[in-house]
Amino acid sequence: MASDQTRGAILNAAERLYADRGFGDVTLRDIVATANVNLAAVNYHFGSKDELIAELFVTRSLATNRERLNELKAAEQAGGGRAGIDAIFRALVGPTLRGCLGPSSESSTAARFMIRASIESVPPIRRIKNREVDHLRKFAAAMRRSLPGRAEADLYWGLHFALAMAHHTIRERERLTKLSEGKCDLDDVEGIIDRVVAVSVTALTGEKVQGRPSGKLAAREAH
Amino acid sequence: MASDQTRGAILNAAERLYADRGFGDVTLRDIVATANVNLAAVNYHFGSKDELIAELFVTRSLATNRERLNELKAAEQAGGGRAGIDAIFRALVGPTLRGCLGPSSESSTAARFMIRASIESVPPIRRIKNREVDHLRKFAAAMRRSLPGRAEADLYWGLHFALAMAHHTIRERERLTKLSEGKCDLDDVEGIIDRVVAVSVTALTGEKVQGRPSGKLAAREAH
DNA sequence: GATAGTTTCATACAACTGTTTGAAATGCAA
DNA sequence: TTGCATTTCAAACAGTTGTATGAAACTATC
Repeated sequence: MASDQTRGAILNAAERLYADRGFGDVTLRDIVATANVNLAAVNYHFGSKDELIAELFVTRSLATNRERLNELKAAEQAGGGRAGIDAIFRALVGPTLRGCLGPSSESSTAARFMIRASIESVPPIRRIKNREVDHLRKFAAAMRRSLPGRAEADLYWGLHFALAMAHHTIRERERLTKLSEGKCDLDDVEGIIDRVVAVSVTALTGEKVQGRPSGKLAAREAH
Repeated sequence: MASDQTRGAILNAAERLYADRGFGDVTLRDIVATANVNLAAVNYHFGSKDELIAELFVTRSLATNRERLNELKAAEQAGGGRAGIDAIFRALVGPTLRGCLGPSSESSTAARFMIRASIESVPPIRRIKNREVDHLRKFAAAMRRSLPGRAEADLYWGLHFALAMAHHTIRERERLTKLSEGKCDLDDVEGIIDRVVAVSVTALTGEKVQGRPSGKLAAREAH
């Protein structure tokens, strides 16, 4: 079908433009000009501008969620049904940080698009994010299994803070680089993941965590 | 001067409308209708819509920054020029959280406006935020004085994570309430501040912190 | 009370927005 | 080839937006 070609061209052009210039100043006319298709094609194939944005975001969002759940399941199977709290946090923040930070974030439009979606906040995306709670509940459940003694509220705060550090790092990447005058290496994604996981675990258990065996933090902590 | 009256009416109406409905769908015509002034008054008194938004944000932002620095100075004086790291974090996140969370956040339009400014991200506000780095440097300097042995990068990451937790809590307040089914009490501002400070300190020093003497966390930790 | 400066007002402007329309082109099955 | 459905296209639509204009109303000074 030739229709899929047009659909795809629109999706590609839209993702690239939104990634580059943000949602605020990209019009349908910009998109169709980049995609070399007719103006009416957007409404024909997607119904409306908002539905186009929603489809872009849902696609990328589902992919990340899948990765997260895969990592979580792998960790739980390795631990015989109960994953370590550090592995749970790692599954939660790893995929997002790997996707939006690091060298790929310059090249991949998908990554840059997700960063935009994280910084700006347009109605169609906000609506989708509000339904994302179910996904987080699975992580809350895993945390409950991992730390059965903990108060529920503590677990939710731990989950919340882990996401806070991950998302804020993505959002404020530039500012942190400027503030620290380059002393914080935003390209060392795995190091950042180690940091976020370590802080999250320490916040919850009060114990210092070793991080992954190969992690830079682990090496540093061990002197 | 009657001009100040008009100016003030515009500022009030704009702040309220932006707080209630967000920046996305509030037009100048909405503002002047609420303020009972003429459409041209906005451009006459402020130059443009963006400058109106900027003035609103700068006013509130400066107020918060003043509070933060006051708390920081008080803490440093009390410690003879060197504040405890917990007091530094408290000065950093306390004013923001107190301003945007808690009972006042329902009533005060100023608080609701700042929450909006934190969630949505319009160009005039983004421009101002980018210049806010100088203010954070003062906190970085205080941290250096408080923990002279620490690596610079660790301090910046600590600062960054503290802000992350504070801002994310403000931004995702609703979602956390829904996710935790009310188990996380978002109205207990001082308890939240204790939590953020405790996690921030632990992340940096690896030691559990007691929080304020009167803090709920402190009481809980002590059994 | 005339004058100069400030502030208000109704109105128009010019541009841009997402969406719709109905006809033309295309693809595909019989 | 005929017929039907899908897809493209140019054009227009209807509405909104922030801003500019020039006259009118006001205020305070001399």
